[in-house]
Amino acid sequence: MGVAMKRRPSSEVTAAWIRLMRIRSRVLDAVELELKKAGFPPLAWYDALLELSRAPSGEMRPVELERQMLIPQYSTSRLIERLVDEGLAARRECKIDKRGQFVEITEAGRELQKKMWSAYSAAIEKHVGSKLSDADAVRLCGLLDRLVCSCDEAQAPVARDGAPTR
Amino acid sequence: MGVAMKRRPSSEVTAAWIRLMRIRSRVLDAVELELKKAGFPPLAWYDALLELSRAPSGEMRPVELERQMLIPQYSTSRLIERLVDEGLAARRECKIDKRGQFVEITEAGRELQKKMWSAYSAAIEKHVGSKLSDADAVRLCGLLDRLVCSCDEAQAPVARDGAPTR
DNA sequence: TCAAGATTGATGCAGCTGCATTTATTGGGC
DNA sequence: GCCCAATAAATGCAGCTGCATCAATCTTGA
Repeated sequence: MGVAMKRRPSSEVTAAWIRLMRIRSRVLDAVELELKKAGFPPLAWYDALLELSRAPSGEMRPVELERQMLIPQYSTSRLIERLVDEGLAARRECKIDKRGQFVEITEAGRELQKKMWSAYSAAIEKHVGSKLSDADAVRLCGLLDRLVCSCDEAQAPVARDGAPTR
Repeated sequence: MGVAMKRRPSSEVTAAWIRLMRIRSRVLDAVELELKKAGFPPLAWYDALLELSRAPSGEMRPVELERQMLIPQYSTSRLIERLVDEGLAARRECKIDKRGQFVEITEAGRELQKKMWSAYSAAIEKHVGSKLSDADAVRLCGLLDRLVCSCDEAQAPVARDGAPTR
């Protein structure tokens, strides 16, 4: 293979890129604004609480959470710190590996997750669902999924009682 | 109309939402990483330089730039400050309105914009163009555009020698 | 067994963002 | 002309992010 990629993107591709950047911002801003107006914490908290609530006994290793959420290690560390400070999660000792720990969601954490999902899902319906038929949503998914093929080995099948964000 | 939206998003819509959030992050991260590895400043700088370079005589009012880029006022103010510090733009007095000013792109700024577009467009082609046919890109645009109808009155027709990001 | 390297999680620092406020100037109504 | 609201831009502060690094512990291999 040569050193440089000389092909330039077509105007169609460039337009798609611009839309992807712009529209995601608009929609996310709109959704986050609604959650904020309702007095809820940032979406990242929701994502973490959702992951924890789905874990077998409501607890996970930080490393595991980090891999699920696809965010950097220090970011996970500080997110957990905030959740613990707010009483939404608690640290548990990890007996099998003394470097590590377990993080367990609290009852308050589970309640917040559910309340947030109520507002969050309403916002998704308002800003996405009401503008796209299910068939179009499927098409959009398909097109977007093609953009990550052969690069990541993502996971996240679907959501039952909540949707992870990032 | 009633107070609350009771409809919940379908699983198709939720899946589309998740993809939109996730995949945009992946693709943007990949593109930004390439620019960073090539030693370029953040994409926001590119966007500003592109806007300035397209303006009639290479100069704009900060307010105008703000409206074009759809970023908050303070953000524009500080972005301009950094561009000026780096010699990529210069402040000009605004005689007709002494509250305001003009910001003019410098020759160095124009050169940087062009060099960045070279790397940037290669990255778009690599991470988007190579994975989507032009027809699919058009379909993706169409689906995304529906998400902002009746809310924003966006602009940005197409790009000739560069693509704005946000 | 023990040293070298890998892994887990925390943290100091610099830079960026949002929010609120401040300063300067303009324009409109009376 | 004068006062007051609106607009243009800057900035202090708090919080968040990324980067680099650290300390503690685990694992591996000679």
